Amino acid sequence: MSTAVDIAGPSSPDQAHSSAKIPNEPLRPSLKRSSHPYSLSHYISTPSPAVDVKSLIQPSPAQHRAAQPTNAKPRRAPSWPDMWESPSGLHLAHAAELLMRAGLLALTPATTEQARGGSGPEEEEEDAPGCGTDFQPFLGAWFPFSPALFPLAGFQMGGGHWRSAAMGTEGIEGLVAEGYSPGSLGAGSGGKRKRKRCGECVPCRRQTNCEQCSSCRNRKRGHQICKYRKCEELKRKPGGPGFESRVSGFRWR
DNA sequence: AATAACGTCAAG
DNA sequence: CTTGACGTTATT
Repeated sequence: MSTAVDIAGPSSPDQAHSSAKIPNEPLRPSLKRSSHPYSLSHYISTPSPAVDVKSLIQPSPAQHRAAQPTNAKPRRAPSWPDMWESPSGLHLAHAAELLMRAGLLALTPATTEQARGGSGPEEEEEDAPGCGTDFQPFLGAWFPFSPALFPLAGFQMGGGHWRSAAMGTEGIEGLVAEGYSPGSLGAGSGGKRKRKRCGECVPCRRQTNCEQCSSCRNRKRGHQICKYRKCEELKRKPGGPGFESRVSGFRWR
């Protein structure tokens, strides 16, 4: 299943350092013959009917347990004292747990088949035509990762460095490996430092350039990463406005 | 040095 | 507001 392939977490050696340098794999042939009818905005605006969002917002007691204790917080960089707590009151670990649930749902064959309208049993979906290919599961039908759902879930990716327990204990180590030294965080002196991709959001986890978006097509002049790979965190203004305005001011570009 | 990509700004 | 171009920074 393609979703498993593309969002296989940092456990995959390939992706462990993918944020440092994401391999620019050659475009899959089927991508090139793309003729998909949907634009990027389609995937963004299309709500996800396959997942009961309410169940994500109101998780079972078991999930509460999983996310509860403060001492369950993974270690993190000392420079972010309050990022781990969502302003909405939803524990970030809890939120991460919800996301993992969503991911599991996405990986369920039955759910997938259903959401895709039973377009066929082929395992080909990874090579399904179109720019959306391996991303559609996230923004489209069967993965509730549409940006529109973040406000619904009270989820804030601000700080962006949410981590799931399923990602292992190397949370902060991962960040360090990704270059999150205090200096590169821009917290200290300059403040004009480049921010780095979080490496954990769905776009960051995407390994392939779509080669079809304007950023891909215009890479030489545009100097921009593929739109589908643009880190959720970097889409935000650094130290920008609060959650509400973040949500309403969401830019997908 | 080459390459990738973030930040910013101007044009549409 | 969105998009593209360019300067700049970071990494290899």
